[in-house]
Amino acid sequence: MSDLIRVDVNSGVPVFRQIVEQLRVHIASGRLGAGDEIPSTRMLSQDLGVNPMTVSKAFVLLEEEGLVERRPGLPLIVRPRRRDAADQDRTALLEASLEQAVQMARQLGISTTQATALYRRMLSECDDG
Amino acid sequence: MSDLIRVDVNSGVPVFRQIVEQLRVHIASGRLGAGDEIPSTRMLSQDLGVNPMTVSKAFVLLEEEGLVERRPGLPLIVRPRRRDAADQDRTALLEASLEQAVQMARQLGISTTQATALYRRMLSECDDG
DNA sequence: CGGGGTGTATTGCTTGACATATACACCCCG
DNA sequence: CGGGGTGTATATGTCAAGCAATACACCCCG
Repeated sequence: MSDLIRVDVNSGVPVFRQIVEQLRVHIASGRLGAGDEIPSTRMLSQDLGVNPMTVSKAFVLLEEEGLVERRPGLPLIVRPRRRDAADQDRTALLEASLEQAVQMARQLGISTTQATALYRRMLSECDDG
Repeated sequence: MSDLIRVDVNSGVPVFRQIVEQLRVHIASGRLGAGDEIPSTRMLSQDLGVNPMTVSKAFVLLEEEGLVERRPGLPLIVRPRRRDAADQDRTALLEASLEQAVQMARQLGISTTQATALYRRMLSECDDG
């Protein structure tokens, strides 16, 4: 339905961690805004074909990060976030994602110019498709 | 010694996979050239503090990729590689490394310009440090 | 207050990937 | 041919992930 989350059981990455990471991105991007309700554990577990407890485990981690609010008996909601903090989150996420690409370019001896050009090209191509 | 490989047992990524990935990069970058002998399983396992079989498993995978040659009773050697193929490998490795950063920028709604600028800055800063 | 919704603690169990320990086959070289 | 090097097949151990079932606490709403 919501198509909010997709998990790959065979990716080697634990499912609960995939859920955490994807929700984290959705919150940072604004697709999930303050006060929005997150689909229930039973809903998600059915959609994804995993155990409800697996989803719950992801929720606990998100709450420890301060991104969502757990209220007994009620669905999880996204916590409000200051504009500047949200911007920092977005940058931090992209930075983390680029970190390994930086080291890779260095180890391969690829110049900053070439690496940057490749990244820009990939971003552009992604627009079309 | 060789400082060719470093593994982090607590990274969550399987050790044998870390070895494969790092050797793959070293071969693509030219740090390991055609005919070069790869440190023995016992050497590497001692350096890294892991089991020889863990190293061996990495070797098998590299052989399946066609990057090294296994010879019974003899050390592994790097297989010769055509120049253009090597160049393709380097680009492919960097592309694979950038792939997730592309999707991340898209999902976060960060523009191509901004994302590219961030990558360039990170690459530059890496030069100093 | 009762029914149906929410999230979760608990327990036990299965599974599979990962790492390990042991033993073996092979090669080179003196 | 024998010792010390190579890689590795086989079996064993181990641990986190996931599944399942149960039970609980809470909330909303009629």
